[in-house]
Amino acid sequence: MTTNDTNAPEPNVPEVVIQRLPLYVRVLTQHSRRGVDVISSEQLGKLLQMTPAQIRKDLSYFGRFGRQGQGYQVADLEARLREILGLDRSWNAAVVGMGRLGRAVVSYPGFEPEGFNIVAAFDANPELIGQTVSGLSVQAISDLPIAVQRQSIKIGIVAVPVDHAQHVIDLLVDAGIKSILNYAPLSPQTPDDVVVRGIDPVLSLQSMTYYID
Amino acid sequence: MTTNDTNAPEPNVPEVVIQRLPLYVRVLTQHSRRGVDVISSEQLGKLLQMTPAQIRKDLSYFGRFGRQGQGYQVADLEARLREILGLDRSWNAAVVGMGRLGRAVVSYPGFEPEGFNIVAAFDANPELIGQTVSGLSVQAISDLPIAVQRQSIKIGIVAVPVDHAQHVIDLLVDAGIKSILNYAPLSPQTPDDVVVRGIDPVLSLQSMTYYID
DNA sequence: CGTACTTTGTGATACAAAGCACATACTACT
DNA sequence: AGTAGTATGTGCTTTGTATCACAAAGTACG
Repeated sequence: MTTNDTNAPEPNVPEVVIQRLPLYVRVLTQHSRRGVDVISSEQLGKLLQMTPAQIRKDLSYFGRFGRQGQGYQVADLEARLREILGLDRSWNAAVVGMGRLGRAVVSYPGFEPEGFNIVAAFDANPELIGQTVSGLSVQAISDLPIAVQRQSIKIGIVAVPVDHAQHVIDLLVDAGIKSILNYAPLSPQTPDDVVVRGIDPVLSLQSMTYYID
Repeated sequence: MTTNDTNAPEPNVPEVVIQRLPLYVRVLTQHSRRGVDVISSEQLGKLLQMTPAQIRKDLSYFGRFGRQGQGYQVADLEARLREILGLDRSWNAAVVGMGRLGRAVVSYPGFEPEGFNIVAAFDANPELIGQTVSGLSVQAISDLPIAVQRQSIKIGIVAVPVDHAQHVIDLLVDAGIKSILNYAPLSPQTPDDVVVRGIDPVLSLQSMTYYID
């Protein structure tokens, strides 16, 4: 890397690296809260169980954030990484599916402090439409495209039963959503320009049992 | 691979491969339910958005499951993979933390059908101890080691606030647990023989925002 | 201000995973 | 029984990722 111009969107950063940045943000935030103001790649490595070299390599994709002989300014590095990830602003999200899971999602208190605001809730069940859940009025799925437009919703959260999930995902994609958090236990079919991240505790458990005994 | 003896625990299988097996199990189960009885690596590849070669390579770590010119017997392959992963039996798990999240976890209906039984619930709050949540009597954390022993609990699920999580994980490890599903937003410190999988929707969202716009 | 010490940033290297491509094996149909 | 067609299993190649190791850049302190 030569000159690090203003907000040049660094090209060709491996996806794995992007997925690790939030991990760095998380520890940095914790440590800045505890009053730590300098941290080395070695300390970070211990905290995250990875090699210091990997952390430095990852960061080097985006610029030079540390001071040689010293380490990284915790608050500064955190801010830079948040900026890179687009976490220096807030994002609107819509949840589809207001069953048990969807309700848990909209009432989960961990999203809002991180800048993720759930601003709309949808369900297919006519009986739910109009009801208020955690301050949100449940809407018909047919209202999705307008809501996405009007409230500039960029993230879709899928919390419907597995047999409706692909259809709901299609609707989200049709509505222009390019980032989907999927709680339904399937690997959905989506165009390449749509990013889907799945949350499935069962999958995690199923890969752990291989190692037991 | 030469001879595939009885239940030889195949050595040196990359972790990524193990993590993909549950994905295969999931589609196979879906398709066997729908009455499909043969499937090719190409079809599987399309469904999971990966190359057929990768699927065949992954499977080849464990043996030869297909028929050339034909494909894979869906039910058979599913059974073999479940066996490899240790999903041909059921597993007992304990949840620690009976707040909002812990309650959602114990009442989540997706675990039991897959053979994961939550058989004990713990909390630090004395007021909760003795209460019944989803048919489980909440116990003091000091009872953890005995419960792990008596009920042969192999999996610990952490659903406590982030500032108690490391301590709870230490207790689980001390009690002999080697597989932990962690809902708390931190990267815990654990010995190498303990497998931890984290569930953190915020991390997933934070890596998606990089790609938006 | 120079020397000893620390830790970054990064080319070079080593390692790991993914993909290609084809021999092999099986089916079906004539 | 032979031929056309299909899809596996795998050695080899390519691509991608992690680690090493060291020059460069900073600090501290006599």
